[in-house]
Amino acid sequence: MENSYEANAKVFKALSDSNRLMIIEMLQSGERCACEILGDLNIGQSTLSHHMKILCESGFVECRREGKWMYYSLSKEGCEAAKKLLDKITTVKENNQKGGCKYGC
Amino acid sequence: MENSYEANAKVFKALSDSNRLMIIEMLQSGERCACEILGDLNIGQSTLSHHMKILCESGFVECRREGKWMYYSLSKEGCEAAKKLLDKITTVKENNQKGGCKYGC
DNA sequence: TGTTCATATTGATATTCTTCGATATCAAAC
DNA sequence: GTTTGATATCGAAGAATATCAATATGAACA
Repeated sequence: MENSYEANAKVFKALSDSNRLMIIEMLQSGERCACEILGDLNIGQSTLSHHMKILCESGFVECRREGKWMYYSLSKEGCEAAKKLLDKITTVKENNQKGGCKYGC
Repeated sequence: MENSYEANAKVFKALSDSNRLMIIEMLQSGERCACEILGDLNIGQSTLSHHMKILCESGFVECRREGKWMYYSLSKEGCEAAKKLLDKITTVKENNQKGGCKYGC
């Protein structure tokens, strides 16, 4: 089974590729169909499909089929969840017992 | 030269490994020395050094040398910057001209 | 100065990821 | 039903990453 660290890592891994960041940026101005995204990026069709799958599975993006076309948009919930996650993992806890290192340093 | 997409991708790439997420979690409760982190993870010393380098270079972690020991802690500024970045790239823009796809779909 | 100990770097290997071309699926239109 | 067009999946190649063992560096201390 996958632990929570791996699951969280997967969320950020979705953002760790420049092509996927470009796709997300395109979606900031609204829903886009796959062919339009493909036209703006310098990648092949199967590569785009792969990236869209990662973005959808990580929750950042939602997809909708309309006939033979696929439309993609940013998921408000998914993006919020990622922000909450980032906030959670980077918050310094206050009751912070400096206890000293058990290895003596 | 590296474009901003690559630079941003690098930030999230730092969070895309479960060992690094575990390290960050340890640092949430305060500064830790390398040997202590090493004792809690199931990785070799050179591997830890590699991960710490990535965490420091991405801005999430600050380091401080004290004699032969290295101490690591979460960087408030670095974490804030990452949160701002995530917020920026996932915000849906309002003046959102749905214009229709130029490819006819 | 030489030894010891903690950490960093190097070089090698296994794994994972990105990308592509080819093919499969799926929906519309004929 | 067959064809056409859009997207998904498959299989392979190359690049990037995680990891380790070995070695180098750097700091304290004898």
